[in-house]
Amino acid sequence: MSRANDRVEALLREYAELIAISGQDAFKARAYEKAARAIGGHPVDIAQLDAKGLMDIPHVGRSIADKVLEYLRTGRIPEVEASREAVPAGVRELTRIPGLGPRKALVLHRDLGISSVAELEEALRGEKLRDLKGFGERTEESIRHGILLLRQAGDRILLDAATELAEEIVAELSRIPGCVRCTYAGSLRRMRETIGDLDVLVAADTSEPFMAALTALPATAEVIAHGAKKTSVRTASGVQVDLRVLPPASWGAGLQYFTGSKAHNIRTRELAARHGLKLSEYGLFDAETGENLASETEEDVYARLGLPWIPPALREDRGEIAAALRGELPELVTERDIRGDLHTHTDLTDGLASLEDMAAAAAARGYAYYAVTDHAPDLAMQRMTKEKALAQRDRLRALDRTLRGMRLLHGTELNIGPDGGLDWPDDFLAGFDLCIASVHSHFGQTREAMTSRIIRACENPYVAVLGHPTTRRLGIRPGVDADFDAVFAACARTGTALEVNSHPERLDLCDEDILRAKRHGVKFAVNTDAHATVHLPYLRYGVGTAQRGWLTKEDVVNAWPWGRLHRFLREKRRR
DNA sequence: GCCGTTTTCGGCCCGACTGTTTTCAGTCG
Repeated sequence: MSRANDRVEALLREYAELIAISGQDAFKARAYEKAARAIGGHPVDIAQLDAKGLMDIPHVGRSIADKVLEYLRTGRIPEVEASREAVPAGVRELTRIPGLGPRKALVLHRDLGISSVAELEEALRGEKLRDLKGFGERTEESIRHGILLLRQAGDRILLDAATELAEEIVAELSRIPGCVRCTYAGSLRRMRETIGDLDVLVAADTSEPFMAALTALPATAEVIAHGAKKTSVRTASGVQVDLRVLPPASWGAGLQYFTGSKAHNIRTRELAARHGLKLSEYGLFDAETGENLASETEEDVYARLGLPWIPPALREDRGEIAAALRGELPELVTERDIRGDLHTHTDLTDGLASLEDMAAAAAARGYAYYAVTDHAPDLAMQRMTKEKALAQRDRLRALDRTLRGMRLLHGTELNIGPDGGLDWPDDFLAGFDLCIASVHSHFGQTREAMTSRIIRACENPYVAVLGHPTTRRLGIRPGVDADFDAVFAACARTGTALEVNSHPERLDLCDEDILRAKRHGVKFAVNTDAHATVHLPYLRYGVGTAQRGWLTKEDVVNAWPWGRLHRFLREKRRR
């Protein structure tokens, strides 16, 4: 199962929402939110902690510690369950709609009896909302738009949740006697940014124990189909998991087939057909004789088609087969290639861990360098000042002298204002080792204004990286409207790296934007934007996204040795 | 509900934006 910290975080967040929707003290709701975030980001497994240990976590007091202990003992928190009784699940779902918060959801439920998105749509059609106090025609319109956004997110889940679930299932099935091989395939193996359902493969001579195990998993809520070759279940969180059990001799062909994508498989089968071969999940066969020519490993299958093994992240029919035939597949950047993280936060602003703890966690990952980039004053809620930044720099330099093998960099994440202005004047920016600049507000500007705003920030000689360039958040809001070809060209011209933000909710730039940007000759920085030590491993999702954008370590500045990265940073300041 | 202390209750990251209101409430980051 996932970390107890994550499960408790989800429960406390739900409780906070329920408190807010039922119209109780807003500060109480905030207290639960803060505790949820702190527990989710806490580096120690809370299952190991007693009451005192729990209360040492910031924002966790007696009351919440008791609820956590109750959860660890019984798997339940009675208060949360009681609140669920009082608020229909559909009402909570209403707050998923961007622009619709707990107060409006409460009014909708109390005055119109609305308790699902479907009922809300019905009321919208009848123009019933505009008569409610605090609502109007514009509100109706914004809710309609919000529902549209929610629908676009669909039923897909984020990469981190999918990865955790898949790894749990694979670990479980791998323990069963007779398991020759087990892994996940499908869009998760290709590291798509969101996942519709999970495909798990097992190589074994008998399938029944694996099928039975899947249906018996604690996460399984419903069995959709249960057969000898394939079993499908749905988890409590609504994710469909398909399990296929193959004879060990078909492993490679099966893995190739179930990894997809569909478009890639069509290409490979066409290629097979041109050679008088037939490719299926059981193997690559001679079309005439039916002789099995390759099936045990993916390498065998691709080789018999005259191709090198193609990394899953490239299997999207974006020219990878033609490139493979020419022997020009890119040597993709890997997680091991990344020498440092250039975008991270501490508890000086909105991070959860101290400078010392973040640096220690980074050093434990074997990084050669690591930048701390807390927010700057224009994000007013963070209350940053020059004095605080300078004090942090002193602490960081002192800490740096005690570290062996990892260089600490003092950076900042600047806010790109509506006109492209930044938080601090150039002479102060010059004191940082590196500056990231990102858009955090005013998302609704015109395309022209947004484009020139971002470009102006990139033209600042001290801005080394454009952070989460489109500012999208998956399932929450789309990216801003800007002429990104113009932005990418400006980045190439000014020597500004584009971030590939690894947070599973962002993955920004996305694969297709990376491909576009690369054609402009831009460099990239794959960063985590970590706000807690447990976020540093998000890097794998950013690297997966970079791979889907065909990036090599040549393209990624934080895959370079420090000397080269340092020259890159210096070069920009000299332009 | 948590926190800090001015040790026992008052404040809780702050500001912008939007829409509905006519001085404010809700939402967002």
